[in-house]
Amino acid sequence: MAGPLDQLARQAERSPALWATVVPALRQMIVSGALAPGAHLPEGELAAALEMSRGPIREALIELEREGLVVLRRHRGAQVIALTDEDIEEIYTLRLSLEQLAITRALPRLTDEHLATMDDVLEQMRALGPDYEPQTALDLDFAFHDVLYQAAAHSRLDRAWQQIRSQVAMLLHSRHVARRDFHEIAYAEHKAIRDIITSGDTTAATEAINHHLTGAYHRLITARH
Amino acid sequence: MAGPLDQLARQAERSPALWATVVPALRQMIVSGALAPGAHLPEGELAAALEMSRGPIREALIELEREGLVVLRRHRGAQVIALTDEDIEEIYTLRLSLEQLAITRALPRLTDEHLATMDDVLEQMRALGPDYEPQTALDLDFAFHDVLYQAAAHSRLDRAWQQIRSQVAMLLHSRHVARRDFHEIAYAEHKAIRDIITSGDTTAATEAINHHLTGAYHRLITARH
DNA sequence: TAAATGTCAATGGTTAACAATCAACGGTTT
DNA sequence: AAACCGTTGATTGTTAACCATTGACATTTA
Repeated sequence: MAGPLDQLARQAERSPALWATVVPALRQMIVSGALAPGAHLPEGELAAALEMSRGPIREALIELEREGLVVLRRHRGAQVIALTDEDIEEIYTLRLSLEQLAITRALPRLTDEHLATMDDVLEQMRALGPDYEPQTALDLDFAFHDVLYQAAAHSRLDRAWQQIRSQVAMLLHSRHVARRDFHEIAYAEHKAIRDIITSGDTTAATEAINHHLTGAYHRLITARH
Repeated sequence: MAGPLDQLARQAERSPALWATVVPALRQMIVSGALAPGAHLPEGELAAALEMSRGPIREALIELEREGLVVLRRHRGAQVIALTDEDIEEIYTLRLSLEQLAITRALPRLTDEHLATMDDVLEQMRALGPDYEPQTALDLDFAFHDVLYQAAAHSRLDRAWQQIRSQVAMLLHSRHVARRDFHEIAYAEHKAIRDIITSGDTTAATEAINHHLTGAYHRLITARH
């Protein structure tokens, strides 16, 4: 099925716009800490470094601002955000709200394919040892939660999630650099949610998400102090 | 307090960027139906009409896309969205989720100033006759609900709300063109919420919001068929 | 006649140059 | 010494021209 012609057909466009290639690159540098909180990102410097004009850089920065990873100040240049405890509280209270809507909508819509994906991710979580890469932790964590948003089939909810997802990535990355415990807790935490999904109990599911994200929030805050 | 010097100090910038002046103008034309759903908005045409280059037009369209009022297609030009029943269902389920978070957070944070604003808006709703302008209906409706988001003091929640707020405006505008009943129901609906706010009962408040937005959703759907 | 291929007008994407903004800093004045 | 003012470097915002994409339509081929 996935022959070379299929791949060509799936390619939405011949070559992506330059800004669309810049966004993931900058996002990853910010999330991973390669571009540190507070780092200054003048358009001209980025343009020179990435060997393109300022136009596509400018559009990429607008997108990163939308994702909450940079702040733009008129005539002052972009700056990587530094997330405070208050920011974390905002991110997690909004995340809880969105994820409760996601799981409520996902429960009657999850397909065998969705569940298979979740189980596969759970398997990878279980197999993780203590020397995991921080990036792996957030990749697996998102792979699990993203399924709920996909199954919810709600484009505006997904967009709202995408708007804080990069900030969550940034938080999880730095947390797992500071303290590696994903291998100890990730499987059990997410398996519990998976089991409740099987039960189809909406109330239990929203409570499980509440418990899970509240725990995650507290681990984030604790890791910073 | 609000002398001319205060106003100068509050002015964030000498003159706003061109894209920042274009956004409200286009938004209003879309919301009011002056630019109809499906209308085609090539950058070049807008630039000529507004007497500026394509750069600021482009940035304005990116912002309107973020607000869900236009879709951008590569090399095909922007197009005003046409909202389906499915879109309305998405908008209102997400709105309910956001507004429940807003009112939960607002309850312990509402100041006398917030409450005075709400009461003033309620007074204007009560005074409305059957020949109200559709724009007035959505202005008052938003003036009321926006207070909750302000009192919630949650920048990411506010941003998520701003992302669907323009679409709600579009829906409310066309609904009140089609059927003028705001003067009959707006005061009672919102007064009920206001009274529960006074009580400080969070459970009652989220239930009231649920009831209010579910009713609003059904009136929207009914007005279309 | 249907499928494949080529053309093209409409449109966005990118570029480099120029204009406008703004906060920091140094000099001047009180 | 503190306040005020002008300058300036760093940076974004805007412009017009040029390059690339794309889907509809016309033409060619089997």
